[in-house]
Amino acid sequence: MSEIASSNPVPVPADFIRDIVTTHVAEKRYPQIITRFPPEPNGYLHIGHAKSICLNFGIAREYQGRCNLRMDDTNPAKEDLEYVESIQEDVRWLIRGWADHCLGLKAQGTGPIDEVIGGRTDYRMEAVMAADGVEREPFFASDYFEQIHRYAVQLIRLGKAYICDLSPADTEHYRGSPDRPGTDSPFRTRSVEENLALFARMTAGEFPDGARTLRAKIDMSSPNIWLRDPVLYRIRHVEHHHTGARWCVYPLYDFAHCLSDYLEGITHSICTLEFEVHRPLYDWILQALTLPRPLPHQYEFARLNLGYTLISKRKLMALVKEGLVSGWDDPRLPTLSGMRRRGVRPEALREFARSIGVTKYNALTDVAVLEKAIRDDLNRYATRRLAVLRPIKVVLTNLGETETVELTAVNNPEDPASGTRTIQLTREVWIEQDDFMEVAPPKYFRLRPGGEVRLKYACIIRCDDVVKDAAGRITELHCTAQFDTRTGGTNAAKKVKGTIHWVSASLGIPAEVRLYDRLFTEEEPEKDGRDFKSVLNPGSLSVVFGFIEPSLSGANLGENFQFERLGYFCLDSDNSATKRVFNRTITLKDAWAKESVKV
RNA sequence: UGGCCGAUGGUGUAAGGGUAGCACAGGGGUCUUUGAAGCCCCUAGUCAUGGUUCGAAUCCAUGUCGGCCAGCCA
Repeated sequence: MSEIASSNPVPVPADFIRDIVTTHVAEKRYPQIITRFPPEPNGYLHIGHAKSICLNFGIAREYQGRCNLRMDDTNPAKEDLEYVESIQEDVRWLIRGWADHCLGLKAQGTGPIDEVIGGRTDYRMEAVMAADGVEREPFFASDYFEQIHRYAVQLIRLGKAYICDLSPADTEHYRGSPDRPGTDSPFRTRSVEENLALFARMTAGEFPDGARTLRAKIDMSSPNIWLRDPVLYRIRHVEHHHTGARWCVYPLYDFAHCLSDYLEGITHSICTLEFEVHRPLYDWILQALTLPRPLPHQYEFARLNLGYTLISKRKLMALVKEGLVSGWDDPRLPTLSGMRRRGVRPEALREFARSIGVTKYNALTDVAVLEKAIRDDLNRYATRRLAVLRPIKVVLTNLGETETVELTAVNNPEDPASGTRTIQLTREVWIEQDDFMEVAPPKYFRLRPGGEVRLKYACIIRCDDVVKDAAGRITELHCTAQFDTRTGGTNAAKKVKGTIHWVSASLGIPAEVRLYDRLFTEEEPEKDGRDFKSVLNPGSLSVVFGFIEPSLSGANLGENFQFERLGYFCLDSDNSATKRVFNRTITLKDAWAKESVKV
């Protein structure tokens, strides 16, 4: 099956970042291209992260480089082990069969090693690839706390950082505003010795949370706020999920990130646009330390915005915490775990990422692009099966109660190698309620009183009688089967306008099927500052009980099916031996739905 | 009213001085034992105004519009 996917030549993407990397490769600027994907373990990964993962791992694989998976875990108050685990699972899932060989991890439990360069002790974090056969784990920024702390001491010695006693509120006041310069902290001129002593006491836990900070000494009047003596270290008497109680001072993102990149030998540190204004600080820190090895550089691209979708860990967290969805892996969520549960394959997500490109323009991507990628992937890959979601009974009056007709059905017309299976036609079958209309419009190709339609893989039937109950509701349709129109039959070539799917009423298996629609009724849920909770789609989940063909009793978690004429489906994790539960990944395109609304 | 970044069909994205191309969406047709898929065709665009140039989407200037930045979050 994977041969199908790989037999289609995948165009190598080009974008402004890859252009830069291509130039650097041509210049032989680096021995190897090393990128990184550095999520903070404070939530689950979503489709926005998928764009970043595809970019970073994509570059790594295109240039025979490596992409380090790193937990950017410098804020213990918000982070959790649950997230570091889900992140690993999601990343591995997304790059599976594509960039596994580029996944940079480190040997279990290791940290940076000392390295003396030019008489000066520096530090380096080594990656270990899968081929090396050792137990591995992701990188953790928190594994570098010791080294980062030493770099902070160096900065103090250089007179480029100081301990500030300003309260958080005062720090804010002194910072000024975008159009008004800040004011120097009264603690800015402390001696190196005093700063060193104070930093040591901070680190030793002598001061309460928020009492003091370590700040870079840059320029309080800089038009760039992030150069106005940014805070580098803060006091937090909190246990860390990875380092335990070892520290009570934690570096901030700006200080930890550039140094983590440096320690790992990252060549291209790719992040989203909102960090653009941080880049001068990123460069300042690395340059201030006059580090002996090549410095990483930061490049920024626009984060993903998707129609009818909320992409923000914080807001997804709100949906989860408030019980508006069933969990981080609710199939309606754009989380990787949610989409995986829904039946989206990593191939589709990768194709989506490729097709939207990488730019610095803050775009709103049409959700149809995602849907197209999912359908294209599943069309090629998914096994075809028959299922009826909203059943109505058809009695084939010319077939005996115990008679069955054996038929051959194609498993996937897009993939001849997938072969065929045998299905049984019986006297009573289920068809879709939508596939019969008592009073049908002219362009309706399906079953109507006196009309003919083909039962997929079987034969043409004619509707002779519509049977109703006392209340006038249709209970069943009496039809005659034209067996000579079967495949290979004497009248097989007979044409009718419509072909519909069906499931044997006596052999079919009942199943619960969960149908998903977009979570929001508005393309931009938060447009004009509106609360996204006010535009939740009440119909985003509907549950139906239908019948599936017998072979589906052998379905496994992780397999994708096309229920013919309906859409793509997969087993849900709620499935059990006694209760079949399927998710609809996405519908098939429905030309009739468009046609039928035309007057 | 500070700084940084951006602007190409409805939506995205190419073209980086030389014919504005591709995808999605939309429309039409064809095929069809999935009203799917496939195949064919169509619709539709360089934010504005100046300037440089034989020639500008591309370079320059100004303007307009949009995004980001004032966490001891990332």
